[in-house]
Amino acid sequence: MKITTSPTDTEEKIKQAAHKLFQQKGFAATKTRDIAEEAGINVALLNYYFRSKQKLFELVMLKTINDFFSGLDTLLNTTETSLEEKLQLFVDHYIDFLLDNPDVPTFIIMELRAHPEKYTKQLGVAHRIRHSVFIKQFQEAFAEQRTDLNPVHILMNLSALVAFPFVSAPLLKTAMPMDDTQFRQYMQERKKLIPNWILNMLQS
Amino acid sequence: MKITTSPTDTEEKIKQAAHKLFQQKGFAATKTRDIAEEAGINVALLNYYFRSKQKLFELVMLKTINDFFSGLDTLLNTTETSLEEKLQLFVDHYIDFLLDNPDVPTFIIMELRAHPEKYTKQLGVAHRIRHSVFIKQFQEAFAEQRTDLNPVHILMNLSALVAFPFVSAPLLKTAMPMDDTQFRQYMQERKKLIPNWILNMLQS
DNA sequence: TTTTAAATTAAACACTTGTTTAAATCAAAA
DNA sequence: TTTTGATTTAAACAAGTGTTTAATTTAAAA
Repeated sequence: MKITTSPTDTEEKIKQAAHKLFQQKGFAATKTRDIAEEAGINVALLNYYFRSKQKLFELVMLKTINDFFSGLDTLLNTTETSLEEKLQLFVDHYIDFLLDNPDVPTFIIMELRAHPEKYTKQLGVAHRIRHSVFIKQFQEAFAEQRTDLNPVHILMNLSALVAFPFVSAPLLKTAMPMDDTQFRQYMQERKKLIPNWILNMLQS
Repeated sequence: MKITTSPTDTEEKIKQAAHKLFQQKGFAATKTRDIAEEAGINVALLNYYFRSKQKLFELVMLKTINDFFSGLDTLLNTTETSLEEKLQLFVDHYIDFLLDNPDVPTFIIMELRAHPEKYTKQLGVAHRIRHSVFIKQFQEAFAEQRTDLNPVHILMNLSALVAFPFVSAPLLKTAMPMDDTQFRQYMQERKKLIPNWILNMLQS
């Protein structure tokens, strides 16, 4: 009799295979037999451990959203760092994360579009970020500059400048000939540039 | 005996239904029976007129890419307008287009990721844009400013600032409570802001 | 070693999905 | 009106797909 304590080896293998394939191809295009093959297991084990494709998918989705926002919460809520420092930390953190998980933005966008209301609870994290020290510091900076720019524009631009290269990577790599190393180099350049671009937006 | 001249009424209905559903949900998540129901026709007619789901999809994809790049070619290749004017025209054109076709960016991104090499030929348009008067004017502006910034950054930022709000709209609409009218208003504001943001990037 | 329950497997099941078929309907030409 | 071919339909088909079943294997406990 085997005691079920920590996740089995196979359970973990299935999770990882599902994670990889769901993020690459989305829910509809990923077949249970693909996951089984990727994990090197029998298809029945997927249902044995996770009951259904849907349940397994939701596990992957939740972990993805969690990974995506984890770290940010603390990073953006300390009074120890200035706005400029936070900006740099934010950009560094996200670009590093996305270089390791380049499919995440498109995955979240795809699946959130398919089921817009389903993950609102998990996105409560977004709410906490909106009311963070980071945002307060932004609003102070706005007040100093006497600009009446909607702060949502700045948040949008920050996300856009960081995430859009990853979203448009397949287009970028065919339109311009750019291999993986060049792309990483390109994103490293952006780490230095984006904070300045954003700060300039606050002043003009 | 009916002569097959211009596209039949039903043929057009199928095309439109396919266009709508493929753009909303992508190839894998769209079922032939969904298209038939949306078009109000029998499923068999889809194969009768278009041979296969795949063929119908490729028709939609080609039209989408074409619509996406049409107009741009001429807009960006005239020497009549200055860089600043082109920038404003580009932003206005794309934001208007995307307000009418908000699913297009995500659709292109999704399907290009699924088959990266398939539509390279159609994306030759991108090549023509890269060698346009617009880009030359950009490079001249760079030379004047003696900046050594990779021009790809500017093109990326321009696309990102225009397109990313549409890509992230489902997230935006759940994270912040924002209805359709507010979103349109928000994008109208960006029409004025984006050209300035981009011009500032050339100077700093 | 034997027992026992969990883990794994091959096969089947039920439903979906893209496509085809063969018959029925329709509308124009003879 | 009759004929003819295009259009449309209901039904079936074959393959794909998520899931279950029942039998087998495995490994720990007795």
